[in-house]
Amino acid sequence: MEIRVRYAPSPTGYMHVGNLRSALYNYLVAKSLGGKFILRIEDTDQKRKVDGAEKIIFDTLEQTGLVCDEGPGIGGNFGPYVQSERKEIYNKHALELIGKGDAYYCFCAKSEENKCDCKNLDPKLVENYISSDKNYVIRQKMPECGISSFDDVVFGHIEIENDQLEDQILIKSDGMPTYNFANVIDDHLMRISHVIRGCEYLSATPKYNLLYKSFGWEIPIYVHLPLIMGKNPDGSVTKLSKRAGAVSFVDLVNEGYLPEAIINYISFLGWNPGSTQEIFSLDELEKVFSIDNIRKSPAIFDYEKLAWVNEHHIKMKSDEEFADILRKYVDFETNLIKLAKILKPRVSKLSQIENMIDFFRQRPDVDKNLIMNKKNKLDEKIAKEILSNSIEVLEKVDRWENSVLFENLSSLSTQMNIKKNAIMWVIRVSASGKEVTPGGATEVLEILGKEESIIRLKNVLNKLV
RNA sequence: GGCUCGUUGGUCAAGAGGUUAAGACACCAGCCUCUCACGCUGGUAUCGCGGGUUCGAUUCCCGCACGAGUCACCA
Repeated sequence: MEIRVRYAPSPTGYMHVGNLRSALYNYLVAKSLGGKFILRIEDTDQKRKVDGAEKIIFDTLEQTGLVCDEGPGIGGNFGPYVQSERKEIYNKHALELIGKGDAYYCFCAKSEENKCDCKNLDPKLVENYISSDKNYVIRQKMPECGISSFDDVVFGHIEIENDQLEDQILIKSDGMPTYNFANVIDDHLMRISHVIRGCEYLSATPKYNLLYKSFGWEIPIYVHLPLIMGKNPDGSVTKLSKRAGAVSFVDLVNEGYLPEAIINYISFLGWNPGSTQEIFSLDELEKVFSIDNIRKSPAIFDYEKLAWVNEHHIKMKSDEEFADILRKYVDFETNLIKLAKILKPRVSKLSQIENMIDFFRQRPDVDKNLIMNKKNKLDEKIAKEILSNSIEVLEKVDRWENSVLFENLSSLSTQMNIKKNAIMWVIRVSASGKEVTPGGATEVLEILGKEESIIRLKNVLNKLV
């Protein structure tokens, strides 16, 4: 059997992590089984359609590396891949179903659907209604009793009583198919072998199977995925929503998570590699992914863990790559490579960068108490001494490099018989105005440059008495 | 409410009828160290409840509780 899977999002304007997870698992199943990954746009709900939404879908797939083999703008032998362009196909099939007696016209208004009895309408009357342009939908006729069952790769054997199934609408009154119908038709016509989607579709699956049966089509392999839940600020757990934090791919990226970290993290939402390895590139995921390791219980989206994963992906970047990312966050003239070196091990979300480095851009107004209030027995007098001696030493430095600066200040510490820590503390805080900085005293000085460093140290010196 | 699914430390999460019940995040302590972080070492803490089956269940079965999904001219 040829493995063909599909990712079928609706263009609603943003990429929820649940959708992205579906896309990822489809992609991984395709890659791990040597199959094709197909993109299909499900835009049958004209009201929900949002301009530019398709672009978001394409962009997200591109940024995450989820490359499609077939789809809109890509091509393939089973197009068109946009459902609104396939309207005739659905109508033809709906008519076929009516002919078989497995579907019927329904003329009820939306409000009276409950007591609707169009199933048993006189065929003549139906013809009359249609020729008189009365509004209608086409409904699927469900069996009234019995049990439908199917096997899901993740959830196992599922049985649902047929009286739970409603005569669902196949074609809406605007002539468009519902998801429930278009989905089945397209999956068959596009030769989809595995239907991989969120488990919110689990209880509707028997309806789809009935459709396959009416047409005499082979039922695909079902892989339903556990839900993704979110932890709300109050500690409760519900379906992941904005209450819990960012939920769309772009939001996550804007918060400072790398696309590859997002992919890595969401791959673990409902799946595990069967080993203790947690950091994976997409390539690696393709190699280890297996449907067998998908679990049934809902997964909870944990931002702390995501940040940890992100931290690792940041560390895996080269200084050059990270410097390149930094460009977006650094709006002043500086040596990005040097900045990258000191920032890389300290950043878990890119959004933290701004606050960490603002003192490089702007000369700080240093609170002199910051310098004193430390365990290194620093009083104002000693601090002043340290500063003036340091300035004297630093002014003589020609090669303004971390190692040279460190050496010079270290020997000053021996000369003055003061702990190195104390000297470094005074210098670092004076130069940055912060207790906590990325990088040590001399690393900070190196980035600031000689001139600026000395100005800053002198400024603080002048405050001391 | 009907139907369907789930429930392992504070959180995520492996796991098997008999285990010292992995690992990770977070937290705490120590080490490292020009601050913080990184890194390293160690630590605290878990099988929802009640019945059964069994020599033995956290693991299998049945109830219950709790959580979730679904019951749209949304997907």
